[in-house]
Amino acid sequence: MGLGCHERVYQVVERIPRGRVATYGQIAAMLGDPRGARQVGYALAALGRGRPRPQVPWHRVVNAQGRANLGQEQRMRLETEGVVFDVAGRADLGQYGWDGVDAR
DNA sequence: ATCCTGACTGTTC
DNA sequence: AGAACAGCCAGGA
Repeated sequence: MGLGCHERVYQVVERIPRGRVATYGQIAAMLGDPRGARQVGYALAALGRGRPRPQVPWHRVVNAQGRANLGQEQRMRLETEGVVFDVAGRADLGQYGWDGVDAR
């Protein structure tokens, strides 16, 4: 993953359908780097560090446990799209998890 | 080139 | 179920 790895991450995230979520590790795997989950998070972190990319639905990216650790805004946005969180604050990946295909 | 940091993850207490 | 640990790798200083 050399230069431009951020762009590749953004392109995958942009493909996540509305109302679904994907995990960092899942996205990394799609990019061909099963161990690049952290880099995916790093790439998305760059968004809020001075990289305007309003088109990228960063809120649809959650951790491997279906938890939205980025504050209330992420959770609110997801709930607006129909994603339901359980009492533990986790989304059911089996139901809302994106399998990489636009149509389920 | 080297060191430090971090929107992660799986394993193990 | 929750917390600590250790790999992981790309950027920035």
